[in-house]
Amino acid sequence: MLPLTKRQREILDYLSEFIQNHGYAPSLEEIGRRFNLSSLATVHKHLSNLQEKGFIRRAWNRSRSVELVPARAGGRALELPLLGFVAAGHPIEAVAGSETIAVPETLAGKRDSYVLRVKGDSMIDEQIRDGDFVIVEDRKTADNGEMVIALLGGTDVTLKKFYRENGRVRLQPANPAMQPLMVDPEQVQVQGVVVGVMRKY
Amino acid sequence: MLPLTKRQREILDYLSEFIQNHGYAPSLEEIGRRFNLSSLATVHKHLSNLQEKGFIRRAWNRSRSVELVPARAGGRALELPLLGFVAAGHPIEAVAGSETIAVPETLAGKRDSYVLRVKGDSMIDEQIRDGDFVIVEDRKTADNGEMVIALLGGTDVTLKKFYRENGRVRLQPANPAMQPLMVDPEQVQVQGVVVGVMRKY
DNA sequence: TGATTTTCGCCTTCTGTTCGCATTATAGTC
DNA sequence: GACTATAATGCGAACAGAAGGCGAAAATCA
Repeated sequence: MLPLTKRQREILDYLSEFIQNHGYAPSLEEIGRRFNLSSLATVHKHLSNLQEKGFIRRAWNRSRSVELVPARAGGRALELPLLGFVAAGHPIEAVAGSETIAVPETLAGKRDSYVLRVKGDSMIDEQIRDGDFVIVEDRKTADNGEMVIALLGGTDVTLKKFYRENGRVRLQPANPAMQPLMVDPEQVQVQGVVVGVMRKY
Repeated sequence: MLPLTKRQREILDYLSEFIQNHGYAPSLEEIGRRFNLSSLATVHKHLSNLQEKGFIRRAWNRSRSVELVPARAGGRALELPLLGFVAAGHPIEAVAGSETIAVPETLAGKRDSYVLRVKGDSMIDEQIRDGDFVIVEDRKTADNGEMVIALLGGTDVTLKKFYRENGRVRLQPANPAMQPLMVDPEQVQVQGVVVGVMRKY
């Protein structure tokens, strides 16, 4: 499939977003308005180009008949850095060099995500086992029940489930053999949230 | 594939990063600006060299038409077909259309692979939960302990662990609430072996 | 009939290609 | 080590074709 130009990518992204939000495709006029194009001919040409390159499909002369071709809509793959290992109660061990690992775009939250390899079975009840790769979205806050990479007291980094309770924070391992940790909010710092898991046999 | 010079490696890395971030390739002018090259001819020559060495592809005289050749591009994600759902004791439900999903090359088996979505918790003790994507390598035989997609009596398709025992075959769900299945080798046909798992939160 | 999509010419800007020439590497040979 | 052929890297200018854009008219669809 042929590569896109800058403008074509912008328009394709807009189509994707519009269809996602509305459930139907925008009209030529709507696309033109979005990009300040006064001529519909321009819009039409763009769509024709996108179709020729295989990114969209159109029914001839039908209103709002633009469809995204699924292979592309499914998304590309990102190359995310594999930063190291994470285990309950131990700091992250950085991996030497700058390794990366391919992750489907559908699994990665945003572009500023990274990957850690899980050591140990502290999250076994959440179906995460030793050796799994977790995709972590880099952010500083988490909602209840999300799985987080948390920094404790400035030293320990752990993988736990995150809960806010009565003004305190409960860090819950998903392993019956381990105890939950109750800490003050000031002592815990969320480094990122797990948004995906990959495992290789 | 031929070795790269230092300069060529730098440029290839830049191309890779740019395409990753923008979804389209940089223009010659943009590449030149990044490396302080005042002449587009220089950039053009670099790209020609990279193409000759097999690292990139270009459409002739097309804007931003540089593509990284998958093998060496560092990248490496395959677009595998998402065939449908699989659950213990039920046939595969085919998904309408020809959906695909991106899978890191490291997760996919060597041969033709495909992806199924897991329905139900029959493999919960193997850390596979409802909604997970399993990457299946298409082959007809399995070793003891491997997780297989098995066809039973020509009708039922299930996801189970595979064991050969005393001339018979044991199909073991990884859920204490479910019973193992003992069958004759003639009755069971291995469709594929699970080589990877992906999960999205 | 009104809302949209298609088509037609024409224009401007962006981008890739080519040509000739100069300056380092790099590797092989005497 | 000196010498040499070759590849890599670099410059600037000229050029051609692709991409992006316009307005209006024609064609379709609902």
